[in-house]
Amino acid sequence: MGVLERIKSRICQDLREAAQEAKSQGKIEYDELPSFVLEVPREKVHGDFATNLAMILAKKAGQPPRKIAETIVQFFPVGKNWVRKVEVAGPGFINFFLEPSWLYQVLPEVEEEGENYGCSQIGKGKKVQVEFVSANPTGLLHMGNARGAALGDTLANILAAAGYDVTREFYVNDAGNQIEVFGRSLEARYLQLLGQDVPFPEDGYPGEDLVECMRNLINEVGDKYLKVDPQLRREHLIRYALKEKLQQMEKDLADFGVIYDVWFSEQSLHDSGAIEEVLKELKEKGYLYEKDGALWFRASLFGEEKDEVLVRSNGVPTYFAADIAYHKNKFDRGFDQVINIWGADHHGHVSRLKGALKALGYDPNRLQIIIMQLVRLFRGGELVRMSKRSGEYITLRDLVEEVGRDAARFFFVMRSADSHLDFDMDLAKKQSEENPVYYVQYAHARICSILRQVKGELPRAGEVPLEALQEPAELELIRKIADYPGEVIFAATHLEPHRLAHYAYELATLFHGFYTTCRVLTDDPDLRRARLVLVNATRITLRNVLSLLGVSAPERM
RNA sequence: GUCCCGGUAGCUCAACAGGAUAGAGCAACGGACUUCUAAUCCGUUGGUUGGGGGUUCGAGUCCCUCCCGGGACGCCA
Repeated sequence: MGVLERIKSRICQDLREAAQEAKSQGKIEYDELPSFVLEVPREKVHGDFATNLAMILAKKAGQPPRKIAETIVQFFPVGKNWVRKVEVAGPGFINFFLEPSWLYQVLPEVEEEGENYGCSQIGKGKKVQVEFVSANPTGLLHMGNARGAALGDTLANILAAAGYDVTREFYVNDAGNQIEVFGRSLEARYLQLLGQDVPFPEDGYPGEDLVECMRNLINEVGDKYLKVDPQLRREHLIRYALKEKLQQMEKDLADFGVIYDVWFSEQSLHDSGAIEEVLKELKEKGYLYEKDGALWFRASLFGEEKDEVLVRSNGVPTYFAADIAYHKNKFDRGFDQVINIWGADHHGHVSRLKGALKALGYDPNRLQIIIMQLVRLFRGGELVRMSKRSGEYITLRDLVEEVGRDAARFFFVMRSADSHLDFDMDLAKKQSEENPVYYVQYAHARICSILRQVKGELPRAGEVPLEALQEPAELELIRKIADYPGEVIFAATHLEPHRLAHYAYELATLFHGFYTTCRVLTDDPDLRRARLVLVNATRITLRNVLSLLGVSAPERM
């Protein structure tokens, strides 16, 4: 936890005590102190922190907000915790002004913590699982998957930095109807490649990647499966293709900077009896019934519009049934919190899955689902329609090759998950000069360039008179660096990775401004040393935030 | 038809669970390189936060209603 966070929590505590004291002296009345915010005001003239406490209390206390604020201020200890001045302003805000010198303790802290600067323990080691992408292995990874990958991986990084014990997981949909279709598609390609005139299934997966896959198989084993029983043949083809496609996905994701801890097979839930087990449990609790030969879950008991089929009349469990078993399995594995990143086309499943977990006796709040809006791809100013049906779309691999991993990841993470994302390929490619990711990286490269020139001369923060830093550009930069640990905590608790992309940009902006007005390698020895400490702290912070975003921090550009 | 997510500057997006004068980037226009990297900086232009009601000290944010865009409503996943 950073300096700023510590000061902030102490001021909060003093505020609570001041209010309590005012209450016990009969100056204001309330039962429970309501929750209030101590925030950094947008306007600098409003101080370093401001609280709405008095305005929140106004209703209960039956006094005008400003009057309450005045009262609380009387009991607030000025002179402690760097608080220099407290004032009442506007409709009843209490503004806090800090001794400017508080800033100087930030730099030694950054230097000391190094790559851990920004990390905290608010997660208290709680086990969290982030499940993301989980794309069907029947095709290639598309732009939506890429967005999910960038978001999920960054979120996992952020949670780990905030002190959670994070597991990244990919749920492999290797069971169900689609696998049947997959098998028939593969079979048709296989036979076609061997010269047979067989039709391609109407509902099959037409992608060229399946042809490629079967070509590889033929190179290995030839027409070995030509005369095999079709059922058995499809099983072989599926096994081969699944393995190849998963390896490809794993590699493509790794090239995008995403490494999973667990690849979890849906089929394993069928094989292990986990689905049967969960069905049995729901049945015992009386939440299942039979109708039209199928087995239904009483989702309507849990706020759903209608009930849901768990086992089809042909005896095969639905995807939903597997998903219930899967999430039970997650909790059984000891995760305190489970986070799923789903595309908007799955939002309808959220409440019914939570309902099923409730039926099983789990607290549904332990499952958080981030619904990510879909990505629209533009090329040449035209919307590119993407679908597996047409077999024509931009893959994650194409994306990394065309625009690069850094730019792609930064772009995806810049936007909040619930906003639609227009991705202009042409812009992303040719934009190398205006691209925000280069702007941030350039700040880092500039710092490294300075440090290269003073090789060995980089002083320790503790040995330098940091008070030499007095320029507004210097103080604002330090202030921004001080914000970093709080930003990580905020992004982690709100599950909002995009905030860190914005933070990175703002930090780079302040650095570039500083660079323009303040020369680091100046003749004044004290100032020079102090500025070296400052740019080094900036470098560390930039590198740390970029690392959370999965973006490289180049030393030269 | 029901439900979910959006609608903020010409464009792409922010706005820290209701806070003080709604902010950035791009685009447009005008400036700054014999000086640590100009992939940079400075300045100007740009808004009835989709419309209309309501809640309160205070609304882009919450409630109601309508309009527009996207998505979901299957014994598919």
